[in-house]
Formats: sequence, C-alpha cells, structure tokens
Amino acid sequence: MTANKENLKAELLVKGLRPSYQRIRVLEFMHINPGHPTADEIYSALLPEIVSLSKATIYNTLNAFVSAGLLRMISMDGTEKRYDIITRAHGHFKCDCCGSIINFPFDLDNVQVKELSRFKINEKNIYFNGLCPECLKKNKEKE
Amino acid sequence: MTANKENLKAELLVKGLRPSYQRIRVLEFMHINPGHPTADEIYSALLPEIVSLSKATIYNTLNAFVSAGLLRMISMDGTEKRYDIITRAHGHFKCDCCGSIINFPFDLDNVQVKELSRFKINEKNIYFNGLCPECLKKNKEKE
DNA sequence: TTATAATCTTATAATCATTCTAATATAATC
DNA sequence: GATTATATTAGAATGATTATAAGATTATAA
Repeated sequence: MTANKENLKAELLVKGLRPSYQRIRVLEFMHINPGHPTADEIYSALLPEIVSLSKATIYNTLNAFVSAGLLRMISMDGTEKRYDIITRAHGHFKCDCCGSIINFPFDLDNVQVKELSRFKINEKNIYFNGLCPECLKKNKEKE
Repeated sequence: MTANKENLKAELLVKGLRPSYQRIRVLEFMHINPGHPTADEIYSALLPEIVSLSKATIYNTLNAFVSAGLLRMISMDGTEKRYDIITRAHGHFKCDCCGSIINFPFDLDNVQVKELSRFKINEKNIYFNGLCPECLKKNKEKE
C-alpha cells in the first residue's frame, strides 16, 4: 500500500503538482474507481475518511489534474462535469435512460481531419448516447 | 419571406410542435445563424424584435426542438449548452483560446463500434479542442 | 363562430453546480 | 528554523437552467 501511495505521489510530482494528502486521495480514488464520477460523488466518497475535506478542494484538485493532463473532463449532457483517468484511447457512451456512462474502445489518435490541418488539436472526444442493453430489455418488457 | 415562414411553420408541424410566433423566430434564427449560440445569445438577439420575450421561452423552445430532433445540443466544456441545427454529418472543434466553435466534416453515421452492438445508439458526437489558426498565429507572434 | 380543452408564453422564484474570497494551514526553499 | 509559495477550508457569490403558477394563445369540435 505504501508503494502505491509513493507511486501516486510520484505521479503528482512528475506533473509539477504538490503531493498533498487530499490530492493523493483524489488521484487514488480515480485510479480505483472504474466509473466517471462527478466532483460531488468524489467528495461524498472521501468525506467519511477525510472529515475536514472541502468541496472547493475537490474542484481545485480536479481542475489542477485536468490542466496537468492526469484527468479528462467529459461533459455529455451539459448539466454536470464528469472525470475520467486518462488511459488508452476510448470513447464514451451515455445511456439516456439510466444515465450510466460506459467506455468503448475507439482510437481517436489515428483520426486525422484534413480540414483541421492548420489547427493544433489538443484533445479529441467521441460521445455516443442512446440506450444500454439493460434499459433496452426493460423497455421491451413493458410493451 | 412569407414562403420561408411557411416552410418554418411546416417544419414545426411535421415534428408535432405548435408553430407559435416565438418558435418560428427561434427556428429561423438557428437556420440563419451559422454559429453555435447559447440560449442567452439567442435571447439577446431576438429580444429587440420580440419585446415580450422571456428567457424561459427560449429554454422551453430549445428543449422542445432537441427532443423533436430539430436541434442538437453540444456541451464541450461543461459550462454552457450550445445549439446546432441538425444538417449533414459533422464534428465540432472548440478553440481553447478564443472559444469559437467550428464545424468540420466527419461522417459519424458510418462509424460502427462492435462493442456497442447490443446498444441502441441515438446520437453520435465528436469533439476536438485545441487552438485555431488565428490563435496559433497570435501566440507565435508574442514569442 | 364559440366553447372547451390543451398547450405555450411569461415573470419570478428556486435550484444546483461551480467559482470566488479571504483566512488558515501546509509544503518547499533558503 | 524562518520565509515564501502554494493548498485547503468555509462560506458567500455567481450564473446557467429549471420549476411554478397565472395569463395568453392555439387546436378541436359542437
């Protein structure tokens, strides 16, 4: 476990971020948690263990992590920001019914758009939405 | 012009929307305006000509249009919703510097993801961000 | 038409995610 | 260890969007 904390600390230092306890715990949470949590969800999950935790810290931390390239912010429906550890290339699917967000493999790195040749592309996102298999099934059962 | 208004009216009726004066004007604005306006920008543009206009009407109208499939909502940075007339397949690029949103041709209709074969896909979006040629130029001049 | 029901618009209040502010605490540097 | 820079915290402020309820408009049908 100590080794893991040391890895997290190193991960922060490499990006020029001070390895505060709060930042280490947020980064750890993002590594462990497979979902795409909101700031509030991260706050609620960590508050029982870090009683002094402030929501402003979560927002500050997430913004710092996105700027540093540790996380990606995704905003699919415009009502809330969600965060995602940057790993291998993937897109995001959001179910219109249950709201769950699911990764799918998609290699945007090799997507080139000739009309944007004079642009500097920093990030690429691909978002789908519709109905997940579970909700599709439920809807059919109702009919 | 009358013919155009009739077309707009027909466009609404086809989608099962009552062709109120406000809705016709919003739809007209979206057809004429090549950008990706926010609700507030549409409101400000129409207010001088429709003095009784309420911002709630703009929100109601935009939500109704999105539900009906007349518009697409795009949310790239999670701070605001922007709207786009649904036409031919294209992606969106947002400049991190000046904030402008630019369409680029990209045919998502033919993109199939085998991992999502059991999902029902309603909509597909592709978002890039980075620096547009103008901002790239300005940044280089500063150095 | 005219009555009736359904829907839309409007103004205002309410909500909720996020950011700002200023004081305090922690970490890095000398 | 003292100093400086940066983080955390609590609470207030912001700002986009939604909810509410009353009044206006549109559709339906006698």
